Amino acid sequence: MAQRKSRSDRRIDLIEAARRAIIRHGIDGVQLSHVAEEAGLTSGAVLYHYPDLSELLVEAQHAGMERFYEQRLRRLATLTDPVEKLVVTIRSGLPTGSLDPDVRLLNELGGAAGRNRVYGVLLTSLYDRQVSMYQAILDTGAALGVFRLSAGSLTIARNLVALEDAYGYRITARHPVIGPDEANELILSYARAATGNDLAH
Amino acid sequence: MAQRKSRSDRRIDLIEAARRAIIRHGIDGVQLSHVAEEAGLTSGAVLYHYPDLSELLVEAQHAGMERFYEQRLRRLATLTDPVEKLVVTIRSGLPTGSLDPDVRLLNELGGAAGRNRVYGVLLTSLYDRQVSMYQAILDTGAALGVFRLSAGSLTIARNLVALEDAYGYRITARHPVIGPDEANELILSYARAATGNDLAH
DNA sequence: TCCATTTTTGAATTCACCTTCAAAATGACG
DNA sequence: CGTCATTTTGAAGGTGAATTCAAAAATGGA
Repeated sequence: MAQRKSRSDRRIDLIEAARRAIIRHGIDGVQLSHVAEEAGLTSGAVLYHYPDLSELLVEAQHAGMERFYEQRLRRLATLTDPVEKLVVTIRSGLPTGSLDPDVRLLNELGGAAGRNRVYGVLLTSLYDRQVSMYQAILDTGAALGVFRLSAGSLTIARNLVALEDAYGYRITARHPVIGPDEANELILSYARAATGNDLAH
Repeated sequence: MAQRKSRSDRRIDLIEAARRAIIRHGIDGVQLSHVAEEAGLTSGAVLYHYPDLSELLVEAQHAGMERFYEQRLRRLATLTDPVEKLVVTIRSGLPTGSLDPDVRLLNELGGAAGRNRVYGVLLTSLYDRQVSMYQAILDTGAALGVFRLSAGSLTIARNLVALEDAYGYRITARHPVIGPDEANELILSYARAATGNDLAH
């Protein structure tokens, strides 16, 4: 029998297992048995903790999103220079490669968000928070006179997050030319035009 | 019995039915019976024409993509002024609303493209062709002295398509603030900065 | 150590979908 | 109008996954 664990530990395990299963089989293709296999348990054990698979999937998506966002915030908190903040934040929004699990998980939501309200709300809320994050960086830089914004900070922030999202899709779809470095440079090109700063540091 | 049709007519029907079924149930959630229902046939009849459902799904995605792209090209062909071309093309890349079937279909590919090579190739080729489309507009405008590009036309074109993609996701996910008009304005903001033209016509 | 409780298993059942196929319906063509 | 090839149906069979549940195993506490 699989090692027994406390209720909360097991739920965390299952959320992780569900995350991997979603990446492997797609949000509409995951099966109870996939999650069980990833967790090293039987289907019955999964069902004992989550009688409804769809609830587990939502929790897994939610946890993945929060982790992604928190990671970016933590990275950001170590910096003070607005230029450096902007450069580092752009990079941290891109997948490390075509297999990056965090971005692959988020990408699974793209289509489902149009069909499923819960996923739509989750994805929208992540987008808005990332926009706020960029907006704070832009406003700070503008206040310090480092940035001369070509448009409102909200507009620029929305576009920056949008570009990250889109290149995340391109990279996980294995575009033969656009990888993490190329995407980074493309977004920086916009960021330079929008901030009037050459963003070298 | 459902009206009998010629082989090629029926295949076109089935591709349309599959398109609707994908939008309704997701690319990984579609079932033979969903397609049959959309087509007004039984599962057996669908199988008679497409013994392998996944082939039909690929054809449906392919057809949807081609239609989307051809539509944009046709719209573009009616214009000569680079400014107008750019403005109209940006608009034609956005969904008309959160239910826009063409964009919802494309969005279904986002996640699957990371798992399925065929879908990855399809999506990548659409992206590249749209980039070329924009690049031609930008190069023409620059040659005529109407645009003063802030970066290489390839860079700007890639970013424009990326922005369209991303806002397509936001809109179909029913972002409470970002609708077609707002997204259009956001992309125009970038296009103005990138072309040095206020894009009023 | 033993007991009570919680967790997990594994087998049985049910359900839903895919697949196959014989028979029926349809339409083209002589 | 009759024949024939094509298309469609509908039922039967097979497969695999979800669900249920009694029994077994693991754990913590007395």
